[in-house]
Amino acid sequence: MPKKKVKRQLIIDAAIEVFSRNGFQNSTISEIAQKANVAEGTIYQYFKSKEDLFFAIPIDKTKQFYNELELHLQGITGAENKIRKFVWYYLYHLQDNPEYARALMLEMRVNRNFANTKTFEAYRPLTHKILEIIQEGQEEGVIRNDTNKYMIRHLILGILEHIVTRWLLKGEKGDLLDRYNEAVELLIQGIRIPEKN
Amino acid sequence: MPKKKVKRQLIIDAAIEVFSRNGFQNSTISEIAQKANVAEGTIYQYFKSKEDLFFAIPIDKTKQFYNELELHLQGITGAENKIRKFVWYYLYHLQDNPEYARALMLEMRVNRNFANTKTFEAYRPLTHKILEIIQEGQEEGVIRNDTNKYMIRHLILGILEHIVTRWLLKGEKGDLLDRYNEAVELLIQGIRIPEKN
Amino acid sequence: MPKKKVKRQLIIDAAIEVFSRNGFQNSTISEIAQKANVAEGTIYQYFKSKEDLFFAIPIDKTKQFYNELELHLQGITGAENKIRKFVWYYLYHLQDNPEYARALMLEMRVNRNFANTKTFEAYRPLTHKILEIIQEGQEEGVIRNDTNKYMIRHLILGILEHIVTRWLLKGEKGDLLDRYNEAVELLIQGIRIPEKN
Amino acid sequence: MPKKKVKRQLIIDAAIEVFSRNGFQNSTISEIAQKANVAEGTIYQYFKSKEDLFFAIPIDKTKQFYNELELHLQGITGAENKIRKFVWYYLYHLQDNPEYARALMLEMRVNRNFANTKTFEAYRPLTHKILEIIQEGQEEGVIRNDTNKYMIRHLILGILEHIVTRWLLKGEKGDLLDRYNEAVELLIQGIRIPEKN
DNA sequence: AATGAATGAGAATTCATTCAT
DNA sequence: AATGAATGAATTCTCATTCAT
Repeated sequence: MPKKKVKRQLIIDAAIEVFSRNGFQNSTISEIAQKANVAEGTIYQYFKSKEDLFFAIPIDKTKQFYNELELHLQGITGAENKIRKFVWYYLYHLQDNPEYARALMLEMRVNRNFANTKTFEAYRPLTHKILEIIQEGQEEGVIRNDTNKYMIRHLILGILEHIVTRWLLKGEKGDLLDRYNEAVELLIQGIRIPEKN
Repeated sequence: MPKKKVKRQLIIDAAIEVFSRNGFQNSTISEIAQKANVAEGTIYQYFKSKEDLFFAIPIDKTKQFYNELELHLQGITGAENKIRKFVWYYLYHLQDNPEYARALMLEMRVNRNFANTKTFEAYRPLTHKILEIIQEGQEEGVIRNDTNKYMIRHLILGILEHIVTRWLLKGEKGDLLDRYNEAVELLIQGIRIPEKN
Repeated sequence: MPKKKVKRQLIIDAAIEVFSRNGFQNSTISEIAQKANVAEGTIYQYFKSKEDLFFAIPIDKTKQFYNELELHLQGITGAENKIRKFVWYYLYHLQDNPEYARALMLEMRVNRNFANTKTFEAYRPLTHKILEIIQEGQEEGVIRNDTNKYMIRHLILGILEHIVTRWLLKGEKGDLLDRYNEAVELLIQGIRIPEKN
Repeated sequence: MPKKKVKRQLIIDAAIEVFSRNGFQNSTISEIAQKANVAEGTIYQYFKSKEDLFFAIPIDKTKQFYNELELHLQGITGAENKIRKFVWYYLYHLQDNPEYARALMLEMRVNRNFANTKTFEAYRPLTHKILEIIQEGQEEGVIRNDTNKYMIRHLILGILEHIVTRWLLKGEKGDLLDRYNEAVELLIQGIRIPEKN
């Protein structure tokens, strides 16, 4: 890895830690620089501003998230199964990366400029993937066709974000994956085409 | 209304407007004071600090929300119908108070200290009400009994918060209530006990 | 005692307590008002400003100090004995009124406007008294005549103020009067006309 | 001198001037910054707080005072002569640094936190030195042995502080050293072992 | 590229004082 | 005379950003 890449990464790693602990506003460039073992000025060689650095954080993480999700979805057939896997992996990954989770849930998601950032773009494939699966399910005839796929996505992301946010605000107590079974059954039943009798 | 009450309310109203436009951190006491037509110092006669003022906002609003919700629920029987009403009223109320909605969704809900505030307590009756309805439904035999009532609440609040948050971030375009039908059907199917065949 | 007098005194008493605990700058009118059980505005009926109140404090106390000293000096003959009494009473009185002592030593004495205040005037008879005694001693032929009486007063007040100030800054531990014997012997020997041999 | 050292000294010099003119509470960081030709923020690069800056003042000055005093004492024998020199140098130095004198006498000496500061420690060698001389005198048999050495120090510092304080409050009129002869004679006679007859 | 000293705008909060009641 | 709500000037300290080295 070239040196430049390394230092950039060093800064990002420090930034994740600091931002996720204190939130965007309460974090200082100075603390990030210390954690990264670089001078404050150096940070400005790699990022235009504090906000720029902030939004740079989740890009890599999100790409990685997406790539690993793709792997996990390999070989799974059926939209329902894919959704089950998605839900599981979503919880698993955020539990595994609580600092990233905090940055994503408590800061990014709620930031007025989020939609204009590269992070948002990095996020797109992920949300798009869900839509794909939903559509696939609708075509397969296993997911309700009378409901807009975006609404179905609201349902899925909504419960997941809600669960994770509560978990974070309560201090990350307990195992996120414990919620997996119940959550996924509710979801699946909600979006599945009811069996006729 | 006594004068003291009036001035306090003046400040809160200004605070809602300012905080919801700029977020907590980017709002200044000075701007709020101007909007409220009081001196900066006056704000500190009524509130201990900027944060104190911030968290004072939802207390009244939440009580009002709760009281009106209770009215709307009068005369409705059956847990499903009550949930329909709750969902409808939730969307209706926030659409009607978009500034408050922004403060609540983008600032309060995600604030690390929120859970320790009086606001959070004012919020309780509301979230408790949902639990009650869910439980009622479970006892009636119309809501799934194999699922923890808290998880069911995650599902309901999750989708609502997600819908509202997206709506806010996209500039409040369109009618929130347009989403009502689809959202509520998804929810209801998800949590209802499947009919036997 | 007329009511007006009473309320004025109430305020002064509260002021002594508060000023002596926190110093002038760190005391607030609000706290004094609370302690005195009057409204803040009321204080301004009796005193022009915070500083005015501050300087009003020691006037009465100082007059009382002086009057009692006069009593104690009654019937004592000889300048040396009077000085002994003065020293003793100085330490005794300040130890007995530590809050007044603190206001006097740590605030008033060092205040740039002190000399222009009525307090200073109230203080004059006291410092004048010492001069009188010194002069008496010089005329009696028991106190050095080759030294300016003001310098002798510097010596007397200097050691007393130094002892009291240290005592105050160290938290008023121990008995001030324990220092009496040694202090007075040093002083007396210093200012007495050496016996010829 | 390294640049960093220079700027720090610039700030301290400005602080001495401003603090000594207005007192601690009535001085502003802004004015000090202006006087020092630095930005306000720069002051906080060198000092943690206004109080920190305030207490930093006497450290250097005190060390300098102590070092020069040591030089002046070189070659002098006999406790009495040393005390004469000490008294002379004390008056000489403060007359030469009237702004520092004002900060020291009217602000520091009377500050409730003074005893907890590093400044106070810097002060120690000086006050210790006096004790040493006194003890030496007691051992030599020229200073009263029946009196606690701390009390003798009270006498010496007391008269000096009193003289200087009065001088300062009266606008530094006249020559401090004019008081030297009388003061030192009083002191010496006070603490000397009376000659037997 | 890297540094870190210097900057200075910016904001929350305090509190003596006023004045309408 | 008494009140206490309202005022708003005043001040410390923070911190993102710049730039000379």
